[in-house]
Amino acid sequence: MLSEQEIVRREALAQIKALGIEPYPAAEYPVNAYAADIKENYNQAEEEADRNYQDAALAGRIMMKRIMGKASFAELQDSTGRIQLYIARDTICPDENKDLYNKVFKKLSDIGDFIGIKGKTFTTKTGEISIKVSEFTFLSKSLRPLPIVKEKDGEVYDAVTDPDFRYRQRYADLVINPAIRDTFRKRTLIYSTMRKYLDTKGYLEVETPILQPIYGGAAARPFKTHHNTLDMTLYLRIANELYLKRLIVGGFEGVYEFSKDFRNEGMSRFHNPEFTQIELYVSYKDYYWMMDMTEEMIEQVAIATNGTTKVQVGENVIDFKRPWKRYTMYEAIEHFTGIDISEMDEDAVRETAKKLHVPTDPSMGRGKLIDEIFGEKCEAQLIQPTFITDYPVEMSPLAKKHRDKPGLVERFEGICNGKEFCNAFSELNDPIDQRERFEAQLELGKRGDEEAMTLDEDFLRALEYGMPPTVGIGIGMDRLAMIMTNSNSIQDVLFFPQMKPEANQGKEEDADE
RNA sequence: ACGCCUGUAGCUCAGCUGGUGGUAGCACCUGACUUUUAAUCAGGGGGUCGUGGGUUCGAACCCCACCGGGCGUACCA
Repeated sequence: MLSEQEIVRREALAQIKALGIEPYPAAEYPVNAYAADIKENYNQAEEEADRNYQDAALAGRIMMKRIMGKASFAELQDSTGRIQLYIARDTICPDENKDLYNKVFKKLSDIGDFIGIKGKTFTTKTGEISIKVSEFTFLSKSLRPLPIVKEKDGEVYDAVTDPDFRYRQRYADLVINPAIRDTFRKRTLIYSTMRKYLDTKGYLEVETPILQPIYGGAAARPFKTHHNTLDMTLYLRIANELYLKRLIVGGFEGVYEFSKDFRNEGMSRFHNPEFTQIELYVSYKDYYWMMDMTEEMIEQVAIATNGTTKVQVGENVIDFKRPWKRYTMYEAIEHFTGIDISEMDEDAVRETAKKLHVPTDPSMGRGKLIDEIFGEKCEAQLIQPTFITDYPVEMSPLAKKHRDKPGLVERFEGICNGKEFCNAFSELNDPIDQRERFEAQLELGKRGDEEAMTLDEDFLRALEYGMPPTVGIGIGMDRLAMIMTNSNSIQDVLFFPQMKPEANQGKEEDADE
């Protein structure tokens, strides 16, 4: 069923065609100016001829019409912003035939239509820089009405806030809430800042398989698929760690990849089934070096996206200025609970967890219990960027044992705004130790841990050829983007977040036929 | 997955203790208007009150189930 407004627009389309006007022309429209540039640079002085925009040609959507008889105003929204158009009947229709104004503009053009206009820039008597239109061309007729958002003095009226609408119809959201484009521009700026930083250091951006016969590199449940020709099960990667390490074995000194990873787990405002990490591996370095590098790189990201190291996130101002705080995991737990668990055995840690009202279950080993205590009692309180170091070995089957703290690995996580956003370690490169760790994981799997890692023989073969000492890091790009853009939900930093299927999609499609 | 909140026109929202769905604003249609800017003025159309049951003389409102959405919790990045 078409709404009244949709029927009206289809009728307008038919009338446009009946007037011999092509509503979807093929030819290039020669744009020579943009709304934001004109507003910023317009200068009517004679000697500023290059900045007076007297032959401006713009293209964009009509976003507002104010019809006033023989002259009207409209707002044109292009990729840079909006500018007011002044459309006088006798200017666009110098001859006897006033159809272009009376019919085409006043009746047949709608909010949302793409048009091209040519005209002279001037300032109205109320001081608004506007274009006096001399030519008006349909570029694309819009058949579906956009919700209209109005604004005055910075206050927005009738803003479309329905998240369902915004996420499902992001294309419309971007049109009517153009401020969100900034969020996505910033997201891209985060990528380009990091890419520039890493390229300058000489590291190689690479691509590795998304379809993997054995998923590894993290603890998570995968999406499973099937390749017909090879008749084999393939998994969508949950991480790319093991492939990047193979490239370190192959002799690259530094490799990185912005990688879409896939985890078949719950969704929340911090989780989307597909998400992006950057993983970076550098040989001959250790996790101390990586902490320094991470601070420097993320500080640059903050400055690039916010102009300063200080970023407003919710109610907090987070300062990414180096150096960040560093706690070992034991120190962090002692700091927030007053209890030193570093010397405790598994039973004592379990008792401590119970005393702190941290939920436990019998399958948890000492490492998992410590991780739970940290997650419950410490993580949410770490607002400013902080490195937590030296994790229990049980939790980190790919990390190198600590050079002088038994039972721990050389690992750190970066925490910010109460959430982990990166995870790094001095990589385990002892192939015999690595095999034992994988075997321990297999044991955990037998005990019912669905996220236990599987044993990857090919990866072990690579390690046996020899991998240099290497440090690696994974940074959650979506989480980083949330922080840098002050977004409360991962859905706000993904153009097309995963959604449940639309309830009446089938019906709608039938109606469209 | 569980708990709490929520669903009224294309959008934003009123709707009292259950008594005929709102003269609501924007959008849309008709008309007026050559410097307006949330344009204004006069008129008009538009609804399966998320869906299906139940209670009741009577349900947008109360009850149940289902379907969307939000926020927490859990798993995790």
